[in-house]
Amino acid sequence: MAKILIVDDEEKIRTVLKEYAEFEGHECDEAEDGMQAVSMAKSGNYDIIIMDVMMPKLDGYYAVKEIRKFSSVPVIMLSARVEEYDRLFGFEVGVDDYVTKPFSPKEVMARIAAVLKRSKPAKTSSIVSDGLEIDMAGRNVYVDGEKVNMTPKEYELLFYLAENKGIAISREQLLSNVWGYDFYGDDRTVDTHIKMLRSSLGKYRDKIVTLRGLGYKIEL
Amino acid sequence: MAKILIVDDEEKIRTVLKEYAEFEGHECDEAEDGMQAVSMAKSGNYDIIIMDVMMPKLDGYYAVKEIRKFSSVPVIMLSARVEEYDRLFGFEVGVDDYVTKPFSPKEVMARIAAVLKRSKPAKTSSIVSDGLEIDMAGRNVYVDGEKVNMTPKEYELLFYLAENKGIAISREQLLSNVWGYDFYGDDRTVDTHIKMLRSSLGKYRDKIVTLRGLGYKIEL
DNA sequence: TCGCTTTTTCACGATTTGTTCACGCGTTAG
DNA sequence: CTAACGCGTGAACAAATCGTGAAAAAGCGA
Repeated sequence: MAKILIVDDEEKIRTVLKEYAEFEGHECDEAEDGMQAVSMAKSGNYDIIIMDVMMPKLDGYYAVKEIRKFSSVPVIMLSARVEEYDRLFGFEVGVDDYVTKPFSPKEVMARIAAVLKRSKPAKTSSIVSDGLEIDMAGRNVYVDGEKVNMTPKEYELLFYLAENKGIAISREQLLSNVWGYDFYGDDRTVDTHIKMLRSSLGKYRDKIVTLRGLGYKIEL
Repeated sequence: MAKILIVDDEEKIRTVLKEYAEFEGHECDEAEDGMQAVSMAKSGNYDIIIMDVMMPKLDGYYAVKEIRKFSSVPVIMLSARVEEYDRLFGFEVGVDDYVTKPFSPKEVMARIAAVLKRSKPAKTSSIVSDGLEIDMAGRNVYVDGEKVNMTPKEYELLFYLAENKGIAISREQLLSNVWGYDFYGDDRTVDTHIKMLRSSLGKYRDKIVTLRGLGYKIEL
């Protein structure tokens, strides 16, 4: 399923996580400090890294900073204290998620699944059409070179349409793929978000085409 | 309509669900525990599986995990307790929907309908003949390179004929496949839409051939 | 908790689309 | 030859869809 690097100085924790992850069908490597983690991240092509914050030699925080210099691999942090939260996110290290100790292995597995699910569509990098630039990897959208700020749903909606550019997408498909298979909501919800998305796209609002009786598509 | 596998250790529940589902036009098989379900899912080509969580031998949760190893068939879970919710969804087992007991059979049927509708695959192909181009994925039709705008019914009608190009289609078939099995309307309705479609196709209007006493076909 | 942002719901109206139906014309069967 | 039938058509009427704004609900950080 995915190749995972588990970084923690406590062997017990590494082992538990590894067992669970392998049961889920993932392939796992282990590292016991930040230095090891950085060098392994360089060579091994990991889909995700799970890292403890407090470790000897190089702590998780600086390890991620190092790793970020050459890779954008998703990282999930393990932290003993809630206070770490601020440090991690306040410094914008680029962590995808974090779990506080003590944690249940199940919880960590759920985070892994979630992160993998999220990072899957991010593989298609960037699309440019006229003055409209959609940078999925960096989660940026530019209209005539100027960055546009959008809400999360707007990004997701736009990215999904962009991944399927030129293809007719029904509201059902949108709800199921952008909102999630367990979303049971109003069809108008899609319309409303399309409205906002169009408004964000300004002069390129017509790139999003309404297919009456069906749904929408984006023409790029 | 669809082939359904119903899995529950209580015969009473199986019977009720089966009756309702068959009334809806579905074909049903039954299994009374997780082991049976897994092996039946392997051989039988089910469109959807409805499964209880609590069962002897192999519970619904692990049964789905097993089934997921070889199939992505949609699964709807039945559960006695709301607390199961977290377990199912938090762990990302790959369940499509979830109903808590006690449930009304109608509710389950509604979920089935919703899941089936979602998993319906999108049309993909594209057909070109002379100067007539039919792009089903993008919902486009071009006459000599120029895009033609049509109404939803026109697209659907044309696409259905195109998928069956060269084959005679009766009005009954058209009504039941383009309009829906539950449409009880006038035969002239088809004629009217054929008229509009021909008008949209301009010089290629004769690609749609009337088969007197039978119906229509498209020649591409 | 409060206040702000984002998401979702919902009802309304403008507009597009779908359906019915009667009539005319050509074809076919008797 | 002619009556019945099948089809095309236009126009009236009925229904559905979409965009929108406003308000409720949910989420989220301080």
